[in-house]
Amino acid sequence: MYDLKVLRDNLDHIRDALGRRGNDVPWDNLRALSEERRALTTQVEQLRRDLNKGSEDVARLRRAKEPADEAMATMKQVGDRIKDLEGSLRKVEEALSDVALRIPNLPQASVPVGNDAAENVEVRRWGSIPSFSISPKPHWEIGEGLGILDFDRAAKITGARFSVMTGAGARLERALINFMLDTHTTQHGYREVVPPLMVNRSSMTGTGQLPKFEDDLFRLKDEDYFLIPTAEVPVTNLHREEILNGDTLPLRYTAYTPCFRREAGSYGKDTRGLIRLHQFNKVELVSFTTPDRSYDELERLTGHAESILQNLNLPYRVITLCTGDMGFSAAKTYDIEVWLPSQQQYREISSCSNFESFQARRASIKYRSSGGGKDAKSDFVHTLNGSGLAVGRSVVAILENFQQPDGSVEIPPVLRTYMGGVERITIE
RNA sequence: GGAGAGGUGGCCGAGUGGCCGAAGGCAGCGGUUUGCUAAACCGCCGUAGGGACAAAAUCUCUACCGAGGGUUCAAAUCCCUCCCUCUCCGCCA
Repeated sequence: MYDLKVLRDNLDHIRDALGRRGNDVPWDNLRALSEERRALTTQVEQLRRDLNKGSEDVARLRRAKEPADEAMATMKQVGDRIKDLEGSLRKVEEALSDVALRIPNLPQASVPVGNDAAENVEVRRWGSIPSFSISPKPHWEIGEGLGILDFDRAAKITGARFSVMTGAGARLERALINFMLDTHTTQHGYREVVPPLMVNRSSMTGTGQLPKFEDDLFRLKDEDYFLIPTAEVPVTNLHREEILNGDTLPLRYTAYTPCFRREAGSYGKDTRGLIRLHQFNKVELVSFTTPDRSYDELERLTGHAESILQNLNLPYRVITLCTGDMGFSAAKTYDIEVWLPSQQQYREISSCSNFESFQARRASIKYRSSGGGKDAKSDFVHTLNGSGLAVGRSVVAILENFQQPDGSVEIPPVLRTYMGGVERITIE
């Protein structure tokens, strides 16, 4: 979301800077609405001024016991005119904000320009890719072979793109959640949060899912609530419409939540296994910082997510998303991709973004420094978040990377205490 | 779900139709006084949108007393709808 005045004064500049990202923004319409709003606002305010003056006159006349009928009749007309214009103004403002809320964020200067994922830029790699004597199996075969994943029953209970985990599989999922949360809270300084899994329309608008991406969300039938697609939504909205004490920044939160996504438009992609589900677990990292420190924070947060993979000894790489592949709200995004032997490629397991003030403006999240009365002006915070990590995909990576010739799977040492001492998942 | 009571500035709290953007207090900021601390005293102290100015400072207008409508010349105040909080009852993990 942009400041409307900034948007109006820099319309061409913003349109050019967005490039392809702004293709479906009706720029001419936006310009017209913006001008119309200003004209109507000026008119209404002048009439209001007249009305306020006139009403005071009426009050004065009545106190003086003088007739006020004429003044009242005149003001009645002014009032009707205002009501009329305000109706038009309301319509214009609604149309304007609907358009403005659909304009994506501006990419930061360091983001590589590109059209799609092919033009993302690799930043670094970590770990060594495992070699296998026989060709590595995909995780669903491993999981079903071990009796810890059951997609048939998931389809029976609900439908496609759901999973059932049982036994050691369920335990592994829980172990990963606990390991991630413990690491982030005790070593990286995040505060743990258990937020609502359903949120209202304002929260979804605050973080940028609405109004543009309603089709991607699950919505309740009887309440205007949505199932969260990521913990980013409730956790960022913790501080919606708040002015934070600048001395307390950065505020860092971590939350484990299930996430719910319609996955509209991804038919046929990753139809098997745990990669793309309507419901999956994720541990999320969220940070609120001052503008001058937000890019340092992005590096730090990405490093926190990476440390989980390092502890699990899973090979990965970090890429910078190009302008064409970035999400709607982000100014800069690093994706962390883990190696999947069965696919012989890196697949996304975390996405870490700096939203700068984009979400903060939508959600009205500000900060004020306590020192000095004169520079105590409030300003929008910068918000960031990243997966630390997607839990289901972590299970995928563990099953595939640590699979053994006999069909068993070795558990990474850091998880063993969380697994009740189990070192290896074998067929039961 | 039923009955009732409420939602006012960073916080507390007064205000039932007109010089109310809103008393008073607390907190905060600046200053005076003071050997220091404390206290006392004085002043400042919300957000947003227009306009004036090249811009900043500043000036000015408008809006905002949970949200949205309505009545009225005029609404924090009256009416309607919705949201939220609290109390009691019911139900429930």
